[in-house]
Amino acid sequence: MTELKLTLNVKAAGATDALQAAAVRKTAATETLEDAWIRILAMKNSEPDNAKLHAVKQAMDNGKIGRDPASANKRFSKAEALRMYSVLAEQQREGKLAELVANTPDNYVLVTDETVLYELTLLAMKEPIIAVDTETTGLDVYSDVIVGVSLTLPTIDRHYYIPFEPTHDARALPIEALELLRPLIENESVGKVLHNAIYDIAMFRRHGITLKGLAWDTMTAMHLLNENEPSYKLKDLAPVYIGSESDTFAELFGKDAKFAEVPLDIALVYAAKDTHLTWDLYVFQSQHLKKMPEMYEYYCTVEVPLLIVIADLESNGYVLDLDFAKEYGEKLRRQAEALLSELLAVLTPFHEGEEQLNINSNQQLKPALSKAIGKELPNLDAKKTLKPLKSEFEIIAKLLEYKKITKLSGTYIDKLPLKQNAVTKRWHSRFNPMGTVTGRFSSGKDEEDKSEQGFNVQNQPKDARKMFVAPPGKVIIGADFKAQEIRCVAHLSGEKVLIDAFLNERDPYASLASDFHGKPYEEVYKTAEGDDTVERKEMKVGMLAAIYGTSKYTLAEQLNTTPNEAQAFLDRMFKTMPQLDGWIKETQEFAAKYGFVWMDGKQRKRRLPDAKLKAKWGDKDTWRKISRAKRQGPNGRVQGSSSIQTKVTMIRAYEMCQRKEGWRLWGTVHDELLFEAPIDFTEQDAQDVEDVMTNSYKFGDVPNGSDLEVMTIWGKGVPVSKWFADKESK
DNA sequence: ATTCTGAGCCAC
DNA sequence: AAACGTGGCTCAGAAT
Repeated sequence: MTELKLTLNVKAAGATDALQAAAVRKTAATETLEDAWIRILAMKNSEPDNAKLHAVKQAMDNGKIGRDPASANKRFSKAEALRMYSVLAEQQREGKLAELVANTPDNYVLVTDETVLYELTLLAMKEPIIAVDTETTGLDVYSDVIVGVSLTLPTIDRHYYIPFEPTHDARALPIEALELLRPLIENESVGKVLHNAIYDIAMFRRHGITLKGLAWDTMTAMHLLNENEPSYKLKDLAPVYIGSESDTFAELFGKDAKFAEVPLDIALVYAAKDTHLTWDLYVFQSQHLKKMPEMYEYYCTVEVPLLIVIADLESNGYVLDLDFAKEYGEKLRRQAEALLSELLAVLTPFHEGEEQLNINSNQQLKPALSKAIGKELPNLDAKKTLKPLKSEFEIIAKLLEYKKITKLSGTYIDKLPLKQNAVTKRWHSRFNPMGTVTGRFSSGKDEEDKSEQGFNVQNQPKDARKMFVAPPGKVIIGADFKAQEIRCVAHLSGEKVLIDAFLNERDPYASLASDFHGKPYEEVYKTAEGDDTVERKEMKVGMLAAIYGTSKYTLAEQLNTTPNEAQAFLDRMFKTMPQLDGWIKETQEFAAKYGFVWMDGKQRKRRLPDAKLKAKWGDKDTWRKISRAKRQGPNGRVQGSSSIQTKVTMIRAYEMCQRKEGWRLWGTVHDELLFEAPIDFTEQDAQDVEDVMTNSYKFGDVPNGSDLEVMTIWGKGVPVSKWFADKESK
């Protein structure tokens, strides 16, 4: 498969120019079908389009499908080929469905009788571990409902599908019969294996059933086994890892089909196969993961229980102050309008073209602005290009202000209010624990349904956070890990200078800057006015550069100096931290040798195959890949190990919330956990939060630190000490 | 109308 | 041997 694709791509790349010229010369009458195919396949086609085009070509070659006579006199186009794919897919779909039903395995069982279902649950409860899946009316876990449940009972090798009432078939059981499954789903001692468990947990929750005994999620486990996998859909993984091909729901039933409308004989084969595949994938995955005992242990004790925590966090959701959002949004709109008319007044004379200048189009703005200031701009990057020109040209200052405002209202203030859930009246985001290659959470989109865009909680700007408020009678408590990544790298590298700073409870940047400049600690920590000193700032930038693998050129820009000076600074900085320096080099050498790096305690891997590449002289492309992989090595270890700390701490925090009345986990933003707590929480409660933050996961001997903030509006907090002091004085 | 991509920018 | 690691969302523009 891969080889075929490569050959075609190579051919396409080399032949493109000649082909384009040929295509222009040729008329519709002279281009043969074969030539048309070469031309179409040489286009920049998306991966799905490419697959469709090849399917059509093959079907045409085999005489299974032909051109519509109505368009036979026109030049054969990609559009026509794709239209033919729809016809082909429809032809094949009917054949496939008939074949599926005819070949229903004997051990796939449709359950349409309550007594049989009851007996099935008794049988299932004898199993130590089963596979579970739900079919639903749609993908919104707050408004859609279950239409069927699949179960795989491995010891007897049977796979069941139980359709419920929304299903358009009289044989489906009444939805009340879902209750018969409760004792099984809620039974802690029957392990459950699912693919994308968060989804099914939420669906069962819709029906008041709490899934217990979660043992494995084949989707998240796959991320741990290979974070570079192109797709984590069950139907994409199965052929690769368990050699079992099957069609996706859309392929079989069409894009907009509803599972409730699928005939039961087909639904059985499709749904029972889901848990069957899930089970087989689980067997494969657990065998492989067990070969790496630390990873296996990490998966079972952190990533699996974390799914329950996330499902609960997501379902809790957020409360937004809509009045504030409306008022603030209008204020921003007025400001943007005023700025826009000023910008247009200046820039329109420099704009070429019939239409009115669109300020939001960089393609139009760049030439107009360049002419207006009499300087050719390379791009419109706010930080690198525009900001340095801000004081020289008023128009640029106004443009920056305009961009900032329209970004804020266009992405956050105006958009978020539209995403309220109609059923719960709250705002629910998604937290994907395997959303990043390092192990951090991603937030916003659904991994299995990327078309449906949610909202990202983790990149809300400070001004947008003001929309998020604590529910009535509650406060939001934010607890961060103080200098999490620096403590992490201190532990991983064993860097004495850093570890000592933390043991002495000193600010690491100030401590480093003090050594570096030979000045007293207090002098470089804070200025008389309480601001950060230049020495501390510089050291902070330098340390982050070390972790991120920043080049001397970028660092020079950040420190407002020359690349040589920046390099000299880094050299001197590393000289004061020899263990850190050595650790970075060792990590890069390890990556180059093995093609991966370990997170803390071998609990997780970051696979960097490019680090093993060898670049010949002048091969810049390969060199760039190697350089990138080299930067990713140390950074991945730090970011990934830090995320392990955050995840372990989240589980302990969740357990703490379970013990406290009215407490829930509200969110997480990488190095920070947020709680929802009763407004009359006690100092002991605050102490418990701090204990959870600092004691749940240790980076060796490096102590953890945490700052707590109390707020009713996200981002507008007071330190917990001040909260209680204010309370006292009232 | 729908889908995709790149530039740009928000967070840590 | 030039460009900072991990994400997600919006907009414009292009392609179909």
